[in-house]
Amino acid sequence: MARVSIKNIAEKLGISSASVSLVLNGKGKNGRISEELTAKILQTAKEMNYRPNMAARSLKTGLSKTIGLLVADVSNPFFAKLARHIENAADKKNYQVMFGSSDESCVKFSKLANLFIEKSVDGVIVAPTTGCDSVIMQIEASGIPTVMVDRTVEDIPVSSVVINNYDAAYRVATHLINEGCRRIGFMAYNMELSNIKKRHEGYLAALKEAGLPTDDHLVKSVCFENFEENIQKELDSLLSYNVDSIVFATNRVGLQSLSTLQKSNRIGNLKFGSIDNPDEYKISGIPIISVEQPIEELGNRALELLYRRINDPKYKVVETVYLQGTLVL
Amino acid sequence: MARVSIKNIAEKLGISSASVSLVLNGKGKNGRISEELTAKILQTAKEMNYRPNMAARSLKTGLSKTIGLLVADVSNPFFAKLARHIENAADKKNYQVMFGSSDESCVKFSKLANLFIEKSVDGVIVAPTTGCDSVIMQIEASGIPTVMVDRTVEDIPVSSVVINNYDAAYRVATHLINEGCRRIGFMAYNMELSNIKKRHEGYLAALKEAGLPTDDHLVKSVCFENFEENIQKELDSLLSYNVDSIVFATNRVGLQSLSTLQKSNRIGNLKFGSIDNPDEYKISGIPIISVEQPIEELGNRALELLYRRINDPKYKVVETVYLQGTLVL
DNA sequence: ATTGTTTGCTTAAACGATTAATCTATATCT
DNA sequence: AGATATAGATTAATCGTTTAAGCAAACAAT
Repeated sequence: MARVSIKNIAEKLGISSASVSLVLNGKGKNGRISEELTAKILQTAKEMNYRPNMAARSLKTGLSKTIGLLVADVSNPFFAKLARHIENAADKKNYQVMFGSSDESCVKFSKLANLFIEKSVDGVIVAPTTGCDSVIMQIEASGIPTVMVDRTVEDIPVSSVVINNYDAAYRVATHLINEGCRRIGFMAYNMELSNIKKRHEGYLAALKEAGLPTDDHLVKSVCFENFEENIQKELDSLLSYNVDSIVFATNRVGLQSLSTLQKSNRIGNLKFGSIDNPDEYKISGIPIISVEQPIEELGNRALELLYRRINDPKYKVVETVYLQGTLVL
Repeated sequence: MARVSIKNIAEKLGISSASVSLVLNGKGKNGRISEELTAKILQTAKEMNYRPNMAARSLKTGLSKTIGLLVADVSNPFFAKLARHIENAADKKNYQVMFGSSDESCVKFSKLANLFIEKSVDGVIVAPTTGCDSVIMQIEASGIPTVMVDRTVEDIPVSSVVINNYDAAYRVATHLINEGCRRIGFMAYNMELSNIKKRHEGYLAALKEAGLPTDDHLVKSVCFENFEENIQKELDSLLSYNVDSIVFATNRVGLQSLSTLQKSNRIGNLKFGSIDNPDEYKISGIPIISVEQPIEELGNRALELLYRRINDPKYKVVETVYLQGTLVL
């Protein structure tokens, strides 16, 4: 059952392995291999069920045809979809994807990044975690192009693809205001993440523009650990401050909050807004004003930027691509 | 920025690369390297920021410390969670995971399988698609241990980890019957998949045991393409046959059906049952009798079986592990 | 003194593929 | 005929690690 190598083919045909390699790589023309031999090699390779050994090729060429995807949690519906779209886009360019979940931990992020480096991925797409700037720079420093997605880190020279988070939150909050809401809560987690920060700013801007007072008590940042309990606590607090509506900064916060509220039957007349619009919302029956993220485009554009850099090492343009979300419901 | 190799370390220290390799692999004791040299090598490696080149190691040892995960669609919440749990379990054993989505297409399945082989993954976990038996055998034939998860193919000698699908469907249907349902619809997709087949059988058994007639018109198999439209069509048909309840064979069928019914306001007094209990259900407000799958255990057990085979090539036991789902609500 | 055993390190081949450089035979040109 | 070009292949080095086998010095046993 041992795998067939180029050498095996060469031996069987009584020729040199160089010829086999050239033909199998379609370089027969430059390498000037006759048509007869080309045909013979091709056929024998098929007969013997030859499959290239990527490890060997990768060692020699430095290319693995693999990219790394480093997100907070692949099981989160947003990242799961993102992963899928990136998979599709990568597949079209003949790349496969390896993934890792950081759980928003910088230590884990760094560990996974290092593994990607060791495995010589040709590029990585990351959703940066707080404090991982230096890790991203390390990846770049070892010669691996990197693109950030969903979130960005402003002070490092690395491209990213994100939605216009400020605008998204602004629109959601404004919409709630137009529907008569006056005390709008904001629930996020980890205010240090660029996307969340922007969403917070957008929310504040909407209030300000409408002449509504901002109140720090209405802005909650839920700790990542003991998520369920903490959501409960922050919701209790928000309700005690008499909010008439809540904007959720992410799907995870939104889903957990809604589920908690529903269990204790406290949905009442509350109105909701959310950034990101997971399928769960559609089925919940609860009307939620949300901004749907163009996840497919996020993935496609990220891969595009990455591909460009991988295949043109001289290309060093750093850009931040902003995509527009769509207001739903 | 070029990566540091073992050779670089050896040169810097004026020693042979063999010593460096031995020490870096913790084989200094057997290889009999002195403590002083060991310390010096370790320190220099750290100083020079050495990172092993997996391609080279993989070429030499035949091990890539990577496993392949081949499911129908990573963005499906069930598979997304499964992927995450497998990632966690793999990480504990120092493996990384590469994934691929077959979209239930045997051709794609085969393509991805071949890529996994070329990349020399140490093992693969697959959710088999109809007709992929031979592909799985090919993977095994190229020396890569394989484990099936979620679904099984009975006539090939490959281990699998699945839930007791028959029992799950039986319990859900029986529960509906106990609640007074008499005309229970069954919606599935692709009746050829082992898990769906079993679920169908369990559903039929429950009806039979309760003395209810079975009616082929109440059993629908939704085509994978144009999913949304087909769901609509089959639902129309089911309702025209006056079902008082529906059992969904998978989360995908369930979610799409519920969303369609809700849009057209036809939930009414219908009762629902489902295999698999995605988060969406919890938030939907619609009561659904579902069987929650022990996804984490599915992942853990699958990885366990795989790990055993990877690390003990002589171990050839083929087993099918059945896990029990839990009835919810 | 001779032989045997450890200890500590090195040599060198191998894994499978790629590719620049080289070689040989034939064809083309003057 | 002699020089040159071209087509069609091969040689051999290389990528970074691993590891069986080898070697030399130090020590121990007879």
